[in-house]
Amino acid sequence: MTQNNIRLVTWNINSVRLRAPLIEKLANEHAPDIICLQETKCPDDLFPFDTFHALGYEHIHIHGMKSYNGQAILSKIPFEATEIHHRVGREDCRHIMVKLDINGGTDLHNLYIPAGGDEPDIETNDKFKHKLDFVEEMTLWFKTHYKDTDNVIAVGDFNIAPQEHDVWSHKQLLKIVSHTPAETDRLNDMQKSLTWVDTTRHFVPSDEKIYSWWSYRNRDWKKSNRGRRLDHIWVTQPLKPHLAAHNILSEARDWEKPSDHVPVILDFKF
DNA sequence: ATGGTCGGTACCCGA
Repeated sequence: MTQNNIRLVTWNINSVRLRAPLIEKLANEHAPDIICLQETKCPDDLFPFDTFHALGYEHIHIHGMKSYNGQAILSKIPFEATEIHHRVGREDCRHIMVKLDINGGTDLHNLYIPAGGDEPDIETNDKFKHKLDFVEEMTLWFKTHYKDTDNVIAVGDFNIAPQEHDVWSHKQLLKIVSHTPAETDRLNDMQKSLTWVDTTRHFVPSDEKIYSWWSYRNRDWKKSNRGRRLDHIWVTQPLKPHLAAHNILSEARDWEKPSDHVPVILDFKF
């Protein structure tokens, strides 16, 4: 199957069952072809397949668990194959992949990198070590499984805001988990693993602030605007000429019972 | 400098 235009979305949904109506709203208003979700917090046998089948997402690949993490890829485009990956020795539902018949064959990876806890210290905080180990393993894994000439997409909640203007205050967040040099250095190394294109920054200049997440712990997220860009869509070089448009749907932060993350949308033209 | 709010689940954990 050859597609002319493909609209891809990544969204940390923070409970797929609670927010199925918001995914329906996204589908109705923006008509994405593929939706990659993180933090579904839903065991596979309780996943609301019917809701998404009814919206035209006939092809669904999931890997969920009780209470934590969990991933889904909802698609109008069939999968050639699906995979579930276990990273850094854990089976905690943070990495799935589908193969698509796009541009001669494209692998789409959905990632949920660990948040890393509060203390940016691997000696005292196992969650932070887990996060750094996860990124290092992904870097090596991409290097060893692909060539720069392969069509690969990596999306998800990376839980790292790599650039100065990916956070509301670079200076104030340098010691805050998500923006520490230990994390951003490693994410930059991961970006070099396949000469990945950070597609948001392909469309938005590096000196312009842009976010995809605003904490629940702010009285007024829009007024304080203390956001971070934690959600990413990366593509390898062969897909770069096909990048057509980009949108971070910040309005979704004001939808009824919102996630703290908003959808990141990328359009391809083939 | 501190505490602030969510969701899932089970009276707390992770974000």
